[in-house]
Amino acid sequence: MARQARALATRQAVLLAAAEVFDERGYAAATMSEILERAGVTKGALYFHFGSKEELALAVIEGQGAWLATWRPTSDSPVQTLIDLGYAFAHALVDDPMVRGSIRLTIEHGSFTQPQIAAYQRWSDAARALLEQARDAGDLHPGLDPAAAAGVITGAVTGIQLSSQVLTGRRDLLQRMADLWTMLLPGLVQPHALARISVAERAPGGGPGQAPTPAAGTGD
Amino acid sequence: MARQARALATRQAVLLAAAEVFDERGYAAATMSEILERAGVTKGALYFHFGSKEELALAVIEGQGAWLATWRPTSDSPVQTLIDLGYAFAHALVDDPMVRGSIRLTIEHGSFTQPQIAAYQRWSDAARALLEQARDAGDLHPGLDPAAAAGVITGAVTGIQLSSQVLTGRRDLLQRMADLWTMLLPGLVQPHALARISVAERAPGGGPGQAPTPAAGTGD
DNA sequence: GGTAGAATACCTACTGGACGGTATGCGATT
DNA sequence: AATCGCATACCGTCCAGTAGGTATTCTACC
Repeated sequence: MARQARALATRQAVLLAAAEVFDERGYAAATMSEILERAGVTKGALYFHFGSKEELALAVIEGQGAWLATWRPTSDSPVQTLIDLGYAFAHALVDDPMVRGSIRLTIEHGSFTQPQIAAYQRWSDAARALLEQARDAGDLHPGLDPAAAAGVITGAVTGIQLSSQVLTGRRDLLQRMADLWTMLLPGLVQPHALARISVAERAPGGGPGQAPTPAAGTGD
Repeated sequence: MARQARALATRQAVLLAAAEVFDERGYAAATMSEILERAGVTKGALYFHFGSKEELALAVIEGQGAWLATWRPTSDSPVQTLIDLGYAFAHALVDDPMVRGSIRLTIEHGSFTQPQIAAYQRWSDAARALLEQARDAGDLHPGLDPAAAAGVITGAVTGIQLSSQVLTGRRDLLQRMADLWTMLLPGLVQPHALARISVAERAPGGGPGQAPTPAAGTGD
C-alpha cells in the first residue's frame, strides 16, 4: 500500500501533531499551520497524505479504534476486565496523544456526524460484550440489561474524564475512576461476585502501548 | 440600569440566537453573522450589547447558572430532590435553548478556562449540598464521601447527556437517566432509604420554566 | 551495477474568501 | 440637547486549499 518508509514516517508525524493540536484546541480552532509546524513538514507533504482538514481529523479519530483493538482481557472475570480496561483507558488519556486527540474530536460532535457515533458504539459494544459474559457467568443482578449498563458505563466514564480534565487537567482522573467503580458496582454485580473484584487499580502501568500498526489509511 | 425595554428585547434575542448557534456549531465554528441573522439584528446592535464573541459566549454560559439558581427542592428527601433535579435538567437540555448552548460551551474547554470551571463547580456544589443533607439524615452508606459522590454524579450525568446527544439526539436521555439512577443508587444510599425513593421520573413536566431574570449583564 | 524514466513524495508561493471587529453616523428616547 | 440604541460600510487578518515545480525512490533493462 504505502510504498516508502519515509512516507510512513511523515504520515505518522502529521497524525501525531494533528492529534496534539486537535486535543489542545478542538477541531475548528485548530489550524493546519500549527499542525504543519509541529510535525515539521510542509503543506504540500500534509496534503499529499490527507486531502483535507476533516480527512485528517477522521484519521485521528480512527486511532481510538486502533487503541481499543489492541486491548486484551486481563482477567478471567469479565467485570474485572472491564474495570481494568477503564483504568488502561484513563492512562491512555493522560499519556497517549493520539487517544487524547481522538477523544476530544469524538466529543465535539459538531463538524462530522457519522464517525464519532461509530467510536462511541465501539466502546459501548466492548462494554456490553463483557457485561454479557458477566451475566452468563451469573455475576450480574438478575434483570439487569447489559446494553443499558454498557450505555451508563461508557457515558459515565466519558463524563468523569471530561470533568476531571476541565477541573484538574486530568490529575484526579484515576481517583475519580475509583470512585465511580466503588459507587456503581453494587448496582451491577451481585454480592458474591463483588467480593472477588478489585475496584482499585491493579497493575500500575497497564494498557496497550503505542499502537504498533497505525490507523488504516484514509488517504486518496 | 438598562434604560429602554427595546434594548432588553434585542439583548435577549441576541442571547437566544447565540445560544442556539453555539449549541449547534460550537464556539469556534459559530459565526457572528449567523447569530446576527438568526436574532434579526445588525452587527452594530450586537456589538453595542456584547463587546466580543467571547463576552457573548460568557453571557450564554451564565444562563446555566441562572437556570440552576431558580431550582427549588421538590421533596423532603435530599436524594429524591437530587434525582428530580437530574430529570429537570434533562428536560431543560431538550427544551431550553439557553441551557443547551450553555452546556455545549461548558463542555468545550478550549477557548476559555475559568468560567466553565465555575459552571461545573456550581453543579457539583449543588449535588454535594444535597448529599451532605442525605448523609446527615443517615440515608447514605457510612463512609461515603459526599464530595466524591457529587463528582461522580455530575460527571456521569454530563457523560450520559453527551452520549445520548451524539447517539440519538437526546431522544433516549430520560431512559438513560433512569438507568443511571437505577444502577448508581444502591452504591450511594442504604437499603432503608432506597425504599422511599422513586428512581423513575415523578412529575411529567418539571423544572423551572424559562428563567424570568436573564443573565446578569456582562456588557457595559 | 549502472542508468533511463516513471511513479512517488514533497516543496513554495499564491489565492479567494470569510470572519471578527471598528468607525461613523443617525433616529429615538428622556 | 444629550445620551441611548442601533444601522451601514468598511478593514486587516488569517486560513483552508491549490497550482505547479522539484526532489527522491523504485523499476526495468542492459
